[in-house]
Amino acid sequence: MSTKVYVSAQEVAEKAGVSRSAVSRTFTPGASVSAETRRRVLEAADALGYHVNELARGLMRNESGIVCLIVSDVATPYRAALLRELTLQLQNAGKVAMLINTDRSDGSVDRALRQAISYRADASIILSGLPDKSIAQLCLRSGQRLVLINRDDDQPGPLRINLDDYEAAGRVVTAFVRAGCRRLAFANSEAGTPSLMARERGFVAAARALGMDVTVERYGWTGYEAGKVLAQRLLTRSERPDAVFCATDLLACGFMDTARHQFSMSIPNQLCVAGFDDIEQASWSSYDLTTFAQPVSTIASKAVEWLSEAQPEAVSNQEQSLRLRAELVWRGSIRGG
Amino acid sequence: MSTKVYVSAQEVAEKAGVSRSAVSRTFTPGASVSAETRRRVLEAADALGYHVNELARGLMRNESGIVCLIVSDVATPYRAALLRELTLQLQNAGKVAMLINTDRSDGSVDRALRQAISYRADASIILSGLPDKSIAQLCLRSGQRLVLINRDDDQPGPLRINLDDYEAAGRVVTAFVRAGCRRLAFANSEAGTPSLMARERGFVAAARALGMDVTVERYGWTGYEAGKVLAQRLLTRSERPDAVFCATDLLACGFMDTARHQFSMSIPNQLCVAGFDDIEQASWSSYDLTTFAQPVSTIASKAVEWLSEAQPEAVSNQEQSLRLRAELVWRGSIRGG
DNA sequence: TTGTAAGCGTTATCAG
DNA sequence: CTGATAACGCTTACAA
Repeated sequence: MSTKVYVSAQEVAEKAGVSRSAVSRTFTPGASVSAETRRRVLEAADALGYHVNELARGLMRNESGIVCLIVSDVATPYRAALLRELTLQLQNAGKVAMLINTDRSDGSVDRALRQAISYRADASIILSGLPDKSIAQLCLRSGQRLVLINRDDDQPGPLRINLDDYEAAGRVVTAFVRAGCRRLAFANSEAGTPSLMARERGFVAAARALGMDVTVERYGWTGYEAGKVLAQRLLTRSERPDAVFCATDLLACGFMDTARHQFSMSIPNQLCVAGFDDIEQASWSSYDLTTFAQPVSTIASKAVEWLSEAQPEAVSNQEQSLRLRAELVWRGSIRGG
Repeated sequence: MSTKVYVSAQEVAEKAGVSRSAVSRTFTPGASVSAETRRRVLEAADALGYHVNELARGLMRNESGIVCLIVSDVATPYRAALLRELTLQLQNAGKVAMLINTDRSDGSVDRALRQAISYRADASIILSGLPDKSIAQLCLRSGQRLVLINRDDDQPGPLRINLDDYEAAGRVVTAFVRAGCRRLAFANSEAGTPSLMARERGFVAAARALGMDVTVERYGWTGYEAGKVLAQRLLTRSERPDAVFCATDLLACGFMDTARHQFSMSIPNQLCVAGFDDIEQASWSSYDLTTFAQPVSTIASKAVEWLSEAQPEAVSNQEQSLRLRAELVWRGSIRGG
């Protein structure tokens, strides 16, 4: 029988010659134990290889320390970066991340939240998709905190963290115009998420305000391949755009590659390009893309901070919404800088 | 008091007019409940928003359903891809992934494993770093399964999944020679992990076998920036290499960008390049990189499969090691194809 | 098939 | 500061 399973506080207590409460207190921050008892407990625990059973602790405290990260497209650069930041900061806050991938099948956000409930997660952070109202309410009623990142949703209760997509998009128009561009285009995916659409609307509106028209093209999913197709479509038009704002850096990469290798266009001389997200590849010298930085670190810290706050009731009644500014990172894909 | 917390099996039992064991059995696959009882329980559970408490269940069954993923550099393309595959397949197997980021601070793999023990994880999959023998043994003794992916380690117990790095590297030499290259170089990071070093050794050995020498350069961490520096160093030598094998795609991307933009070299005409990992960017037309594909899907399925196997004792005694073949993906960065 | 009762490993309460 | 004792929500013999 190799499966001796785990050692319990009971065993540690016996070995240390104290009660099991003493053991418990030794591992509870801020409990009162004499230095001597503590020492003996710690010694016995170490010798036996004891580790507090967080399952049992969570059961008692009704607080598991688990935070669910609900996300699709984990392998995508922006998502992965956000994930890294979140796990790191959660760990710093003494929490542990449970990762739920919602790639396949729809309605899986709801399944993910049920999972979160089952594991009595202290909170769930949703990076993709949107939960059904009823299940979200169930989470909140159960005392679980909810954070929505870049998902527009109006139900009260969750903390919503969003960017100023609309305004940011407007700033690109200014940059393009300053670079002397006149024929603007917007390359979007068909995903139609609120942030993507806000960027489109903001860009179009700002251009209109300056009396300019925008050619809008939408295709596929928000990735490199879609960017190639979008370039194909936009650059074969009778009037080629001389500036294109891609809703996403990944789209921009695909777009630039096609513009250069297939249409032999020079960037930024013949075509100015801007993106959004500031993924790592945007800084690679093949792209050197001017783009908006997602403040991933701030997003993560705001989320974790809010989760760690004490006041549960006070908070849940007022509207909790954070609007973060996306900073433009100037690189070489727009003339002038 | 908004925190009504969670609804328990007790409450469901009362509402359904049955015992709490009946409720338990209804949610235990393969337990004997009459259709009628089941119906009433399910109805009550649904009305109340009941979800089995996995913490309590795990406590009883001594099986939490949690699998820890211990990983650093999560945002890196290859790691992120592996992560996606693992979470997906774990979920399919009815497990849930707990993500532990070991980016900061050393010895954090050990901390991560302690975490895994605390949450009574059924298994831990280690993608980065190596655990201390003693803590690894503690995991195994506690009945926790351990999987090491691409980490060479010889302690018995864990399942080790590795690639044929050494042999694969040899195949690159053949490809380079066939392309007419004569001055071979190997660009490595200073990380010195077993897989990285195996690629280096395999490449050098295969070249030697053909009577060729290899210029080896090592620098920094396994990322894009290091690739740039390596190019800087290798391409300013008196005798420029005409073929370089980069230990990693990320290194290769940095290398290619510098070779082209700073040294105005044409790939593959003046310089052939190969990489390893087959990250998404390798297929982007700016790189079009010939590289070895990490069989992430196979890695994940082998790992999950092994975790889900029944026989715990039989397995833990015999050497468990899997050697997977890295397939060469031919693209345009080597002449000839 | 069903209910009763005994745990699982903790923490919290309350005397001492 | 310490040690009993009662929960926490669940599963699982065991008996009915």
